[in-house]
Amino acid sequence: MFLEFKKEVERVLKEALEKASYEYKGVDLEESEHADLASRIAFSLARPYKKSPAIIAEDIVNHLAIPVENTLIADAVAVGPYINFFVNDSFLQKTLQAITGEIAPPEEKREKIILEHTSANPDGPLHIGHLRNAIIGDVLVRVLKRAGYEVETQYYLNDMGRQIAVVVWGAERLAYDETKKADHAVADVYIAANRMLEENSELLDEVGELMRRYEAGNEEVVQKYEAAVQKCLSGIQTSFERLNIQQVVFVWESEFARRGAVKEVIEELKQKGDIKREGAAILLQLEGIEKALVIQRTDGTSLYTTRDLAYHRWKGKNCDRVIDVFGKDHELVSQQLAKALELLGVKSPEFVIFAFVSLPSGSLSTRAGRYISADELMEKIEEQAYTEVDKRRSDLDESKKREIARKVGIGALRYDMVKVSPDKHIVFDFDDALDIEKKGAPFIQYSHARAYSILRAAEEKGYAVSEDYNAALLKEPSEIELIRKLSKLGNIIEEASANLKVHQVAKSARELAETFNLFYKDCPVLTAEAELRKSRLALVDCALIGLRDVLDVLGIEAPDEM
RNA sequence: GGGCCCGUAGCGCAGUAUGGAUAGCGCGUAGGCCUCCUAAGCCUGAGGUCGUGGGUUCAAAUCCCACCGGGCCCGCCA
Repeated sequence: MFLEFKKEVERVLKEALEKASYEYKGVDLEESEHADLASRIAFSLARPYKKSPAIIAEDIVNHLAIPVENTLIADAVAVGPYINFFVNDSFLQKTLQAITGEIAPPEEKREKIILEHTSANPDGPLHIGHLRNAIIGDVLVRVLKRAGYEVETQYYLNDMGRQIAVVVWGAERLAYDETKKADHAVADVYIAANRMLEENSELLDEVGELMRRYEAGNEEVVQKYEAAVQKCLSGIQTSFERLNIQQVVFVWESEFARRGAVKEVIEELKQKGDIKREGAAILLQLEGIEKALVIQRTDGTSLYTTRDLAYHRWKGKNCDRVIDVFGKDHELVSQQLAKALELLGVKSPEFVIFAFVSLPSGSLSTRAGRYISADELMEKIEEQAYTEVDKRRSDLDESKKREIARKVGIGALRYDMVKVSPDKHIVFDFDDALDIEKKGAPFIQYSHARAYSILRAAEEKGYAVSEDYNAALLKEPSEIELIRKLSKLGNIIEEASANLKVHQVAKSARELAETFNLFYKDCPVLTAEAELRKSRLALVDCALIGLRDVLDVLGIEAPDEM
């Protein structure tokens, strides 16, 4: 509803500006603590018209014609240089009526987007760095879908790199520990194999031999590669499910190699690009990037970046927008990718780059075994959540407590990852991550549980939520504030999808919960007089829907009690 | 050395795209609130040279320049 209000304010303001004969560029509207919407336009008119901003603001307000009926605006006043607009009762009423299910049901279909996230190498379990990628990506997918886009989520599976050769080589000497989760068993072998190779460098030839046989299409080797990748992948999928990551399509890198797409890309770049040769190696000089990009090795084999190029060319041809969620370490690669795609005449991706997650002891490395796995973290955080639930709700049975602990634990983890701007480098501290009592997600989930409990109690007393209520009775500041916040949910999705900034959604979710808590404290529902009770019940119902929905955008489950 | 990013209260952050109303929030800290729908809540304090120095502007955390501190990256790894 807020968007409609904003549009009307814009229209009315423009009419007034014309009537008062001001020439203007924009109407300069902002959300404000002093009003529902405020305009700063008087500042920019002050210089050309040689009058003080306050006088201009006053003048504009005098020319304002707020419609008498069928309007969302209650009033507009000049406060110094600012013009403050306020919503009316019908705005509040319409906001509540409009909340029936999901945020801003997308009326028109927008473009198709292929969004890539995580794409971790299948040489071990997801670690906390991948977690940041996966969760930012997943929330972005949810936001874009709500904004009306058709989104396909892809995970690019690097199934032909050197690290898979090392896993295959290692698996021939060391057995997988079948008692372990598959991806962890793969990591054990990978780490042990790397150690053996470090200690005994002549063994490296054997890995090289494996790689040559793979490239040559040796069936036995190809099959071993696939088996290793598949094994690891099954473990990663399990982690995704536990994390509540929405469905992703795994795209196998080797597909593109087999289809000949990589060769096509090299040929095309040779024709269109600024090519340098060093022996059999082929280098591509890209405009504005100092370092040339190697697109073919001296031994004639392809590189990751070239294969990635083939993949991106395919993506670009199969959708309207390509979005990649990449780590900061891939920033240069992403620029090269974009330039090379430009050469190929394919649309370039939009990048969401997030800064690194490191441990107090330094950077993460799967190869060195220096990482904290997503599974370990989920395990511990759910356990921590369980002790918190148990502390408060010893009345609940075991399975219920476990269920709440799972929702709270995973929720806290997801919120933690998404609440910070992707630009910020994170030093992961285990104790801090586990300190979920005061964390964002449980706070929001708790508000939801409180709303639910009011409705549950109301039902027991025979007070049904009905459409038949008088919104005009909701006059308490905390009631109005809650409705205002609810009215902005659609706007929040719209902005987050336009900016590809998911941490703003996390912040808004928290603010909505905060506002609900104030209402909860100030406005008794069940003991209120009958008509007011009906209105408040309707408001609680709307808040419940809003809270659940905004949590869902964050991929966080909403417990009915906690 | 070069490119990109970060620097805001003891700690962790929002605000910077589009400069404007007393710079917000969480944790921690000092204190207060459960005869009343769940206290994982609410309220009141203390705590700030917005890294430093210049510049632009009526107005700078926000824009420009330089510097300091930290991170990531810099041709045949992925």
